[in-house]
Amino acid sequence: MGKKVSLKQIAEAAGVSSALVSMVLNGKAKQYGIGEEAAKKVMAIAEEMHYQPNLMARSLRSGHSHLIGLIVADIANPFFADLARVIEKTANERGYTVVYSSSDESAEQMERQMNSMYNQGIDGIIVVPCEYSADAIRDMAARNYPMVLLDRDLPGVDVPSFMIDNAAASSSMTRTLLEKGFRRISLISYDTAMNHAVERRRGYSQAMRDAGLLPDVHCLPYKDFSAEMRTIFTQLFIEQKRADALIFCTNALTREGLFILRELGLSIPNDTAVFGFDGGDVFDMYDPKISYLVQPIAEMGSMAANSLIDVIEGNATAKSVYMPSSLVLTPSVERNSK
Amino acid sequence: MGKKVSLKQIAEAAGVSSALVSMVLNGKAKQYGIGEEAAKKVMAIAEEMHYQPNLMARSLRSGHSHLIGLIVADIANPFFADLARVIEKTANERGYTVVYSSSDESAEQMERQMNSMYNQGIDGIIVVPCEYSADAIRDMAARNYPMVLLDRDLPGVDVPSFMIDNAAASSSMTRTLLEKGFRRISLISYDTAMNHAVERRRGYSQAMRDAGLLPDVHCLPYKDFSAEMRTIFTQLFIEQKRADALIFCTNALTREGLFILRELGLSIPNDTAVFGFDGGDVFDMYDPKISYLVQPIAEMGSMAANSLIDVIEGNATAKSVYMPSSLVLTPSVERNSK
DNA sequence: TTTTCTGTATGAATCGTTTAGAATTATGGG
DNA sequence: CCCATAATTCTAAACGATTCATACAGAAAA
Repeated sequence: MGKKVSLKQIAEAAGVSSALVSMVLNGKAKQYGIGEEAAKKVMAIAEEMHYQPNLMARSLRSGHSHLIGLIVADIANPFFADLARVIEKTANERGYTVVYSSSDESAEQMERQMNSMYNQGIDGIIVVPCEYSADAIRDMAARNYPMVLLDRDLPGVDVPSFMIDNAAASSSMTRTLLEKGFRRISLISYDTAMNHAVERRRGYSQAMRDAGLLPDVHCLPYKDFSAEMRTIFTQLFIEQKRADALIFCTNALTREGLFILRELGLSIPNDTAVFGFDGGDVFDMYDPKISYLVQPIAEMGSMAANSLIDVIEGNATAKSVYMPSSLVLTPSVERNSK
Repeated sequence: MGKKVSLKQIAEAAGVSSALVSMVLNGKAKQYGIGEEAAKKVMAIAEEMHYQPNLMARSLRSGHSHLIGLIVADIANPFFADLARVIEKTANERGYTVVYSSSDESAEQMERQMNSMYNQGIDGIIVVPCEYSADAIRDMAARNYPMVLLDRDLPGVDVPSFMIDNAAASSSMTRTLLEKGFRRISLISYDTAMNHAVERRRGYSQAMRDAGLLPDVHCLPYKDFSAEMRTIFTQLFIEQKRADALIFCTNALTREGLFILRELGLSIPNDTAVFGFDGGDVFDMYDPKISYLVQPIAEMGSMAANSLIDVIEGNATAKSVYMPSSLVLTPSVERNSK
């Protein structure tokens, strides 16, 4: 790779010191009282030689890189991809560049990635924490590394997070189904102790009990949950007619659920209503359109990015915020749509 | 942010020079003939002080960062998200970290991003070029910046690219439809001079002409093509019954097309067959499932990453490769599925 | 004793910037 | 003509890691 033009080369070409060149090119000519003439000359030569600063050297010296990191579970999940786009936009507006990475829900991988970002000189990170990652997060926080959490929180870990109130959200979804006349509502969740999942289960269970009904929660493994889901649906709808509505706790679960329901020849909403967390093309396109809870992706992303940058720049100390969520209702939760 | 532990601090703590510490921690103790005792002590202290190298300083000195950049059109598009995941995996296996960015199909933005990566000290980049970006790409290539193109190429620009043979692909899609008995096949494309789009149109037109039929190509704008597509479909299927099959040139077009066909009350494949470029959840979930052309994402991504890294490490000089594509056929292209 | 070698360890330069403080030059007043 | 003051510009020391050339023991050979 061809060598880049350095300050020193410009300095030589202009017959001045590299310090002066640095000052001029950083727009600090006034501040340092540099002569018009010299400044003009330096700028002309820099232009002509196509000078571009070496950001690594600059960061090394200045102590900040204007880079922020984003670690999500899976960048190929549309929910996170959309978040990433928003964060990138917000960060760019404030002069920062975003570097992202997918943790694949692995705490180990996440720890490596956080460390790598830290060592890379990235100014701070936005993290969607995964299971068992509390220790790693705490360690990073203990080093005073600027950090905010997104979409999920870690109870007992003192790092600000930006997310919806998951219990309230699932409770509201449940009540909506109840109001529409569904009584045998089952919740499909993951077998995880992550707080956002726990809260979603809790909100649902609470709402069911408040209505005098028994909660029915099913927890599936993270990977390869397809077979198990098929078994569950067979029980719920075919063998025992035990349910008339389903709430799915993530878009991946909803997606797989729809495939399996179709496979089993079950129709929505006649055999079962369907309500999911987070939207997606698939759900808008499905016939009938699927109802889902919408998280305020734009607000969550920009608030997380802005808060992180505020912390990095020492303007403020970030505080956790619960963002408002909303429901998109479709025929998939209408009782007598027949 | 708390200061990190530096080599010098370890050197002081161990009562040796920082040179020695560097050598030991890089596993070059043998090579430089360092005493067992000193090496042990340094390693112990480094461990104890939780030393982590400052990668920026290392890169500045060594001239390479072990970072590669990836610029795609839109990371929220599942096709690119999947590519990104594969590239990340391949790069990690070879000790590199990937930094990505979305160009939004804007040449200007892309140029800024390429420059930023170049200045960041990123060792090389994988780019999905967009319209009007040829000059910017040529400039970067002229600087000898390691670079490969992905998914699309730029005729007249001498940078290796990894992509399918788009003309052959669309020609094969067209022939498949012809064999199944469709005669009035229309192609829905973008209004762009990008080579991959041109090739897709060409392959289709060629196949039509070979069958003695007139090609019918419709080019839509990149953004907000919805209204125009509705108008076209109304003409094609309602006012004039002029078509019995559609080939969509990208997954975004297919997706929107499905929405509009449904809105217009047209059924697949009775009113029109549907064949798209690139898959997605939506298409597998649609009823009927939608046929599409599959690009070898895993091979394309890993080959691009590996080639780029080979160039960076001076092992080889990359050469363009046409990857094989395949078709997923479903009832959406079956004539008498009624 | 002097010379040569071996095994270890170090100093100093380097990558490209930034910036505090010193140095130079110019200006003008006395 | 000297000196204070201001107006410019420069020197040099960082930032943290790498690596070549060199230093300095002490042991072995002469």
